[in-house]
Amino acid sequence: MSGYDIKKIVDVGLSHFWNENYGQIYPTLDRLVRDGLASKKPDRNSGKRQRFVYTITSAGKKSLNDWVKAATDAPVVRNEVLLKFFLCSHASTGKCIRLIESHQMEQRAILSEYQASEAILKNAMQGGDMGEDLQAILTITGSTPKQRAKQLRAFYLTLRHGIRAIEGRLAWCEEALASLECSDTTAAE
Amino acid sequence: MSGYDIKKIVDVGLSHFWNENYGQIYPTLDRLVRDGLASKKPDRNSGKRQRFVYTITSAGKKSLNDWVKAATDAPVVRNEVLLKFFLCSHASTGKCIRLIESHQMEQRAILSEYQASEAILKNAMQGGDMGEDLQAILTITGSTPKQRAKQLRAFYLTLRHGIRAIEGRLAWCEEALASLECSDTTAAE
DNA sequence: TCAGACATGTAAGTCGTTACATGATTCA
DNA sequence: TGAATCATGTAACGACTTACATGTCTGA
Repeated sequence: MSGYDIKKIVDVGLSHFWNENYGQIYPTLDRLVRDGLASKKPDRNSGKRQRFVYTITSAGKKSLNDWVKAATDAPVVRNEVLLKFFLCSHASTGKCIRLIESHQMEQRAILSEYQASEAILKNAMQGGDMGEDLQAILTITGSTPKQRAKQLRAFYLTLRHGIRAIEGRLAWCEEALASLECSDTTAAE
Repeated sequence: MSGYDIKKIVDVGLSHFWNENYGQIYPTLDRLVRDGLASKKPDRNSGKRQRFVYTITSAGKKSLNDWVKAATDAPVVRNEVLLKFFLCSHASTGKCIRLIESHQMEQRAILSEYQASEAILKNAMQGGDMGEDLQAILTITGSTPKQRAKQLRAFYLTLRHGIRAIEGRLAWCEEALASLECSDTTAAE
């Protein structure tokens, strides 16, 4: 596919666990071609602006396979909300509570969005109508019905991961608020 | 406290949600001093190598407070395991299953560690004995018993956040494995 | 005709990690 | 005496973001 296609798929379908920008994508695709892991072909489709379609080579497939099999190094966790919470805790309990409540509201909003996407995906998996965005990215990738079914499940399961993560955060908010509220709340500002 | 102290607290107490390295810490402390948000004082304690103790200024407190109150921008999520999973899904179901099982084992191992820390913290919060590491970092910071209790709770609650996150991931592993195993597993390699 | 999607790319700058360099003290 | 801990810092590199630059086609 093209660099533009990659960006679109990531933005529309994988945004809950990945992101990319053109400043990374195009130089990386160039590098892959230089290293013989992908090939670049011009593809002038129906009078549109010239685009370049990249195809994985057999060396690229091997490399991809090696990467998948290799151990995944532990992600660098940096949770700014928790850092704020930690740095607040020595001071005012009230500040901590407000911090968590605000975080809770944000997480609830994101959960709603994810649940809406989940409903669309569930429907699509049962052969129902899918939204325009989903339709568009499925058109870019898999062609056979079986491949499409696999892709839909992959989108669905990664989304479920995002939902589980948010549910965990919301459960923590409840727990933390309960713990903070049963301590002295007299500390001012 | 000193740059070294900061590193120690982050490594020992906040490693489940934050990390810092000296390459960031020392230049940042310098910048804070230049900006008038902290002051630097030499502190030669008991013949040890010269160390520098940094103290927050009133301008620094204001700045810190502003930062805490400001909206926290959504963290950039990049989950390599999910990316591998997604890129595998179009190919072999077996590969996906192995990927998740390996992830599951790692998460279980981390959960055990966190639960061990949780037990120590719970014990310490009830006035019991705390480990050497915890003792050491509590010595660096809070002095009054009330402040220590607050700090212990902060360590405990942020750890609970980490535990909730891992539990969520493990629940997802179960769910994903169930979904993958009930599909055709005949796909080779 | 004008906004918005399609499409590719570069440049500058920030952020973060790793490795290096240095040197004192303590304890086995 | 030699490893571990205490302690501070720099340099080089790599990853990532943001803003910019350019231009086409489509549909309201």
